[in-house]
Amino acid sequence: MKKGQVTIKDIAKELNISCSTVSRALKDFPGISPNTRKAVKELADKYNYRPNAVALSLRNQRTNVIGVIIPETVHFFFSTVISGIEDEAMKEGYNVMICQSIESFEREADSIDALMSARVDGLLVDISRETSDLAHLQKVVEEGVPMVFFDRLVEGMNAPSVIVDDYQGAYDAVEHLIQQGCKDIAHLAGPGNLIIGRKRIEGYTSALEDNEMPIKKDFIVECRNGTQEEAEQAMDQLLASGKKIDGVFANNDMAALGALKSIKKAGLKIPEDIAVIGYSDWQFCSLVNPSLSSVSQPGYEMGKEACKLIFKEINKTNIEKSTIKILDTEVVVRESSNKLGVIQPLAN
Amino acid sequence: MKKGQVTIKDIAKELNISCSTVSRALKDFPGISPNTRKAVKELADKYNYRPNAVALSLRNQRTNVIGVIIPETVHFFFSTVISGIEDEAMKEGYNVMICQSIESFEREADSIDALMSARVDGLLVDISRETSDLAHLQKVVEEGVPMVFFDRLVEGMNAPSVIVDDYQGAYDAVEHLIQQGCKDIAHLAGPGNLIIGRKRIEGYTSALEDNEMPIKKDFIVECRNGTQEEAEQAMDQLLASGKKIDGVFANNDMAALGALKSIKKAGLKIPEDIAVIGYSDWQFCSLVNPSLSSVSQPGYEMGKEACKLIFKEINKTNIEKSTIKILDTEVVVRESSNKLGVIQPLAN
DNA sequence: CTGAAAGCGCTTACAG
DNA sequence: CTGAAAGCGCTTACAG
Repeated sequence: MKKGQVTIKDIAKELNISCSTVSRALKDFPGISPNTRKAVKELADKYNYRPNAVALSLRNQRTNVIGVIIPETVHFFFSTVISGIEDEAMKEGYNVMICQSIESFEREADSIDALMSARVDGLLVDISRETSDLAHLQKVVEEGVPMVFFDRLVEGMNAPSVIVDDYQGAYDAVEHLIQQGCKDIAHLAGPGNLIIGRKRIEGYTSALEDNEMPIKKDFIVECRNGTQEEAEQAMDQLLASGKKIDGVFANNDMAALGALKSIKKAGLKIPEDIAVIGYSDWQFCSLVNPSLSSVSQPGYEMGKEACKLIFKEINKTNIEKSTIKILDTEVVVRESSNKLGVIQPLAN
Repeated sequence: MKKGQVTIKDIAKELNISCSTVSRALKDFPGISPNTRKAVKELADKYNYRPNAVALSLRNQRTNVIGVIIPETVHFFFSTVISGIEDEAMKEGYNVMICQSIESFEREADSIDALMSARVDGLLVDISRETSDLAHLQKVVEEGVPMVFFDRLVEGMNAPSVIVDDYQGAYDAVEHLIQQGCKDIAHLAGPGNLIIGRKRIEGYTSALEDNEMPIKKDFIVECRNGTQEEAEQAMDQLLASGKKIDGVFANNDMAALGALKSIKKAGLKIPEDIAVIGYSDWQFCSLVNPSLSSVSQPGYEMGKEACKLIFKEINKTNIEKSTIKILDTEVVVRESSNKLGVIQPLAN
């Protein structure tokens, strides 16, 4: 027996019939004698025949592979997205090719090229932070390859997106603090140049307005790099300023953790004196002390939805290119904001 | 202009020359007139020609894709491995196809089939927990497709592996506790049926022996499912038993966290009364209070090494099939075991 | 310097 | 019921 995987040709030769017949027998085509069919199938089984997907791709002009561009696989949120993509793709008989941009424009462009060369049937992209020139993506659209953006919204590109409702997530978080009885809520905000950061500030502001609570500019503190230390310092200053504060909504979980530290250091009780809620719902939220309330983002679902959209595109289902699918966030209440002691179903 | 990506044929037609010439011009073959070369390249550029990797794969009998089977992408350790694989593969001009087995034998077998159908040049596999029948992997070997195991050792298979030295990791952790002055060290062990769990028990035992410390059977407590709660209870019992304990080596970080809780509950100080060290070095280790010492596993490096091994196999470099590459772990000292107050370089 | 032909593995319209 | 031929996109030995 020759090495390597067996082909239709090998089977045809051994059985002294043509490739066409083998191909048809394998696919249970009508008009194949039961005997040949049986002989072919037995041999295919014996030699463990597997159709060569490469040859099929070339012939069908369709690879059944979708390409994914993502900043990093090691971040929890991204890995849940990938998981959702994998599951949905597998269900549809698709394979997935993943490239990490590690937030580099150059690497993103290279990856797009590699994936286009591989003739993926569609592209799912979470654009890198560094990317502002969109030419490489524009080409994808021009060449008619289906593309869907996820996570980070890209403007001015003729392709659908699936994103998370950052405004609503922030709104809900603040609304939750208010329901718990907080009156003076500070916001540790993200850098002002990112859309998501601005959306969350808007959500914070709207929630206060809707509850007829004053918006104080000095209660919104920008944390540029989102580290724990930075947030801890920011919180230290807020507390030292003598302002009355009984709630904190942090733009991310790390910052919330910094706030937790600062508040504990000041000898105040969480959540009794100050309630805290973060954003993203990292895995560690349930492990720290006190456990941290947070706004969870549906990464897995986002992956699935992006995949579903791309399949629609691939199958030419009529789909509005400007579709923006917005997924809901969820407030996960843990000790750090649970003033009322309401029992919360185990959210993990 | 026709839709879809441009082919050599399109360029040939437009220039009224043959495909062969276009192909050669594109590749700077000698014996092509400068004029044709220039014309071809300009057109290729204009139409953004990208070689069709599918056609190339079919012709070259090599896809430049490697397949990866991994239990889950959402676990931090696994995602670092994937990251290592991606980086190394990209460096060599390879793409990566990832399938998650989610610890299911059936899904693993299906994924192997899909990847073999796709004619990946090599397979990197972290076997599922459920897998005991190895027939699907045996076939891969028989069909001559290069395969490398990583993370979990698979016995009786003719393929190289790259794993982590669990014995040494455990040994080092216990040795570290001893150096910090611990005399009575308990071990929250993993389930006895897993090789890694047994290796770590051996490491624990050897370290004690080499330091002429007694090995007490009742200081080794099995934690079946490795949850925080389970470990907390186990630790509660150990403390309640009145045994003198001043150090704990936990088989995993979650268990260590449980131990931390239990010890705090008992009003004992960490690390002064009891020092604690975990295993795996999850991201949360530096975030909990006190921050948790742990044994870090080189996931990224493991991915790179596995990739390097598979490339050697693919390129038929002489490589011993029984190669087992063993990677070193590292003890990362944080507050939970730092009795001597030695300053530790920031490890992250 | 350039082209026609064959082949990678598969499918399918066409012919018998 | 079965086979020969063409074609997916590319490369390369062979011929000129």
